[in-house]
Amino acid sequence: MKDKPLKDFENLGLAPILLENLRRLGMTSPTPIQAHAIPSVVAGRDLLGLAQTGTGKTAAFGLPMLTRIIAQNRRPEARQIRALVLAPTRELANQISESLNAYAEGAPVRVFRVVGGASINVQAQRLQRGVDVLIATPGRLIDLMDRRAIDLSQTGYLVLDEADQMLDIGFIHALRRIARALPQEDRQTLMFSATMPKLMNDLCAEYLTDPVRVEVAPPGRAAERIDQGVHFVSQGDKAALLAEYLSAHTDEKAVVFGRTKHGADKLGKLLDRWGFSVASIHGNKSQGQRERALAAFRDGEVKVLVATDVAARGLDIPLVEHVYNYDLPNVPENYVHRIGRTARAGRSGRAVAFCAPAEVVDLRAIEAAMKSRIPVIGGEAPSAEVAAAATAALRQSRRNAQQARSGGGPRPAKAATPSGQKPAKPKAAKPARSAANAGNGGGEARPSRKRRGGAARG
DNA sequence: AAAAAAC
Repeated sequence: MKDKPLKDFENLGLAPILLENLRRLGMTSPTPIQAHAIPSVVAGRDLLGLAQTGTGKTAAFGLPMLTRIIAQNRRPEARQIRALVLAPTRELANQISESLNAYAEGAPVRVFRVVGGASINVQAQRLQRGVDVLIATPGRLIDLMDRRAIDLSQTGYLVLDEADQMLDIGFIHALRRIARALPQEDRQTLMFSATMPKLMNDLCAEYLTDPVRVEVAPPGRAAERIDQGVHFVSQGDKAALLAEYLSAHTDEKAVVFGRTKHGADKLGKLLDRWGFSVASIHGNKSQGQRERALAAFRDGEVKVLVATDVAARGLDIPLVEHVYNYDLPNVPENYVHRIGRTARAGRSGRAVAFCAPAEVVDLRAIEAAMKSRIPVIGGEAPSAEVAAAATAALRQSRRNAQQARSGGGPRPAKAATPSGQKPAKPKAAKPARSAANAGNGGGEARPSRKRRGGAARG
């Protein structure tokens, strides 16, 4: 079977109504992961799918699962659901829900999605009537379980998308609780992951029974169609450098990744002031803002999307030409996920990483994880001494910030200062705040083309 | 150390 990939969906054992819908959607031939996964899942096997996003994962689990549910033809009772799909972000859950709804149109299957940021009562009411396929983010699902709005005891299918992200602390506890509420015996479990860290083996052993393993591309390797490069630059010169890159391709779409919510927000506002067509998305924005930003970017209304790692995984946005790693990710695997936002559906793309001296250590970790070097396309790598000093300085400043936060609460009365005012410094040598260093206040000018030189060399 | 996911 593996030597002879199937040319169309006809002989994979899918329900006729799904085949009709696939024709209508213009999906003619299965992708490799679909061709290999669908027959096994239709046959009831557990599955471990190792695949990058954009390889057709959603249809690979969705079509055979819907086929089995249609064939069983059993209505769920109140609050019961028959299949559960878990995703790590709300946007990913939305995307999966839209795809499954399209595949299942006209079929006697009810697909529903529950995520945070929307009324829980409306969702609970809908669950009261029973649901066939539920797509959920872990936080909201736990909330619904606590309210006894959902009954997972008859749920025969569990799908974990982006399972490697479910290993994160905070997710893993939720996942364990959810998995305990499902049947342990008569359950088919499907797991998908782009990377295979060691802990994933434990998760597989815990939840999969004699799984079929389908691997469509070496995990952890960046897609070959992505033209990658790294540009060494001082932290302070990053914004101006980004503006130069963006100005060279103003009619093309770009995703810019930052490390923190605050940083991404600030950068989005700065680019907006500089006249770029930009939207930003991160976890501190309301769900409405997140969805509007994504929609505007998807439609091409805005050309630049500034994001945190909330958008690193799985999101399928057509025609993204550029990915900028404005800050390098601190989880090396996320580099591969981030650059995977470009070069989708057979197209090519370009990924530029900005690397400040303090990030050289992150860069090397990424290269080690990918087992390949990223070509240098600009700037000059700082010496080992400069990089080490910058890394140490950054760690120290983060420790200080951490201390300031934890010490910011109620403090002993001793040495109290008027609120909002800093205690006087021992050496009052700091010059008065001048217009030149007054920060990113208001009428900041677009940076000149000529960058300030040599800041990275220390 | 940060982001995500719940109010």
